[in-house]
Amino acid sequence: MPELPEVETVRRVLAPQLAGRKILGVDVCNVQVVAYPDVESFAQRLAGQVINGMRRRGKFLVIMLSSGDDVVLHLRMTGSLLLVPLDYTLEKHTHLVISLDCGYRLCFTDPRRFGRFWLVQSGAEDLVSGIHRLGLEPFDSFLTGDYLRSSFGKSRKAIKSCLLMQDVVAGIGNIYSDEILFKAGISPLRAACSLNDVEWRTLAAAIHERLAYYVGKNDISPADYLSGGGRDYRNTPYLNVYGHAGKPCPLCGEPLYRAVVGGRSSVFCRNCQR
DNA sequence: CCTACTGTTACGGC
DNA sequence: AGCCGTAACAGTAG
Repeated sequence: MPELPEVETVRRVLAPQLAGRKILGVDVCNVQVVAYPDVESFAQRLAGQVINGMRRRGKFLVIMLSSGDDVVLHLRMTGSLLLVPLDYTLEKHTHLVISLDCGYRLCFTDPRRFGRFWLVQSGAEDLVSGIHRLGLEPFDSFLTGDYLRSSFGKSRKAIKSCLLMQDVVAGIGNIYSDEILFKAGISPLRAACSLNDVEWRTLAAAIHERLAYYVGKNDISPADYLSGGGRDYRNTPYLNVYGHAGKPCPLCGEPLYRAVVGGRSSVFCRNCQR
């Protein structure tokens, strides 16, 4: 499911519903999803705490607690968060359940069990594998063509692979890197060091524009999110190229081409993207 | 039966 | 050291 637009949508839907709620208890059905600390400490420290709010950093979500603790979580490939009534039968592959004082439970489900939770003191996120190494948020005003050029400009790596580097720009994944490159008219195969200044600026603008666009397209009301079980994001709508190999390019009509770039599937138009 | 998969980390080879 | 490709994680979908 989740790249930045989907993770941001989860945050927007859940944050207002979780704020002010007290955690009654925590059930960890699958110990491997709790990465830090040990499962017993994780559950004990959460019980009784009040949720202040929820924020996002890259593809990570952070549930902020009144004690100053942060629950950091990453949905990875197939994780989702569901807020469901107490009498609701738990989904298959539910690995962690947080019971709240509003009669709802916050459930983490993940068929592939790649998602992870960490419990840390706020400000001690460097304990958490990944979050402390993230680069700029895509909407950061410092994310300019100059920033991209100085980060990637000497690399012979494919630009597609560069966009996936979370320590430079946080939140772009395989789907939206293809969509961004299509918008920018740049081939995913291009070596980063071959881009010129105009292309770096175009790319920075495309990152802003495409992610803002898809955050908007993914937006969903809390009611619709709940009725869909929080799982309605796997087939993100309005994609131009990702998953459309062989279909006509929306701009020129030529068949879209699929290649493997840096081990990841990449779809693009050989005519519109140079 | 076989392949591919939205994320990230670890490891071996060069 | 740094870069690159692959495997691993584990299950589902086509």
